Amino acid sequence: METKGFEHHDHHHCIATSLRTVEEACKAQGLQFTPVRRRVLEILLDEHRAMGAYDVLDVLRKEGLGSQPPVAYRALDFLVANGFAHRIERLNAFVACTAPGERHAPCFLICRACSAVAETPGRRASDALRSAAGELGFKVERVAIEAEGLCPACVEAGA
Amino acid sequence: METKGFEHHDHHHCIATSLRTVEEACKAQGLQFTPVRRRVLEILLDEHRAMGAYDVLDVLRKEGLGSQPPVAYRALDFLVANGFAHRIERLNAFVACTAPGERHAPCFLICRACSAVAETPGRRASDALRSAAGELGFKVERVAIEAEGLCPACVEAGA
DNA sequence: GGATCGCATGTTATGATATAACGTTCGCGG
DNA sequence: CCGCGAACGTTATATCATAACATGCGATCC
Ligand SMILES: [Zn+2]
Ligand SMILES: [Zn+2]
Ligand SMILES: [Zn+2]
Ligand SMILES: [Zn+2]
Repeated sequence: METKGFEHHDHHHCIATSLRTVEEACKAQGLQFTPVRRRVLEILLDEHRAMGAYDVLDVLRKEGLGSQPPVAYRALDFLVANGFAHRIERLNAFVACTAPGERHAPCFLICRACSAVAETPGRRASDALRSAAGELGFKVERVAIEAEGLCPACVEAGA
Repeated sequence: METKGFEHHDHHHCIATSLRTVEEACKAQGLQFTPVRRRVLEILLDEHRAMGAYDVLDVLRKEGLGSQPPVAYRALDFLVANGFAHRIERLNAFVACTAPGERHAPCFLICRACSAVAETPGRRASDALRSAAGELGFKVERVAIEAEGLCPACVEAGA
């Protein structure tokens, strides 16, 4: 897995690849990749930014794909539950996963200036946490690791 | 710093010590440890659990110390800003810090069965994260590390 | 002492996020 | 055809958070 979000990249390609990967994963696991679910993933993929459920809903509304909160939340829940998107607790928002399919402990770098979000491998941090928790007898099931700060571009721009 | 929350301990003593430490820290830094702020910290200290702002507010209301959300949020913001309490993003809730005064990168273990929350040193995980972020040119300012799972007691009880 | 200021607090109103609950649709296997 | 389960549509409501403005009160300056 590679970190994405801050550096430039062929974004059309990156979107297409993710969509295809998710499509295949759904087929393989017998999951229904319905139009709403697919469209919500596309909306998230469009930007490497976290979007609130209501931001997503606004887009769906314009396109006649749904107009009430549960529509957006259900699609987002599906994507998150299956590892195709992640929820950023700090922002009450969602991002498309940059490595759908791969088992990974994601870790997010959130720029407070431009709101960019990068997903980066959190293996080391997550392992450190698991071992600390294990010593206490705590059984870790899920880990959320989120850093807030300045992305490279904003560090440079800022000062 | 020591992990607190799961093991038994002399809780009256632990509350008294925290309060005294915070009192002194406020005096030293010229911060106003007002009655509402003090009471909110006491409410949080009473249980090693995360409480929502409205839970805290309910208590304040009963005691005539305030009845509107901003009262609770302002006191909580004060405590969090000065490191006397922490916000748990995952739960939209707050806990008293178990090591007020010490500079630390807290990391939380949240039991999904009994809602206990333990604060444990997150140095290793946080260092791992900072170094990974540094390689990408991201400047980390704050880190939230939160694990959800089963505490020792619930592991044993559960299965 | 009175003017002024900063800061905590009181209060009203509203915004933002999330879910419960129930009905409808539709494909699929019995 | 019937019954079932999964997705979706819709209404209503719960939960979390803040904007904005008014009030009180001690510290400081003159
Ligand atoms: Zn991309
Ligand atoms: Zn940025
Ligand atoms: Zn204690
Ligand atoms: Zn427990």
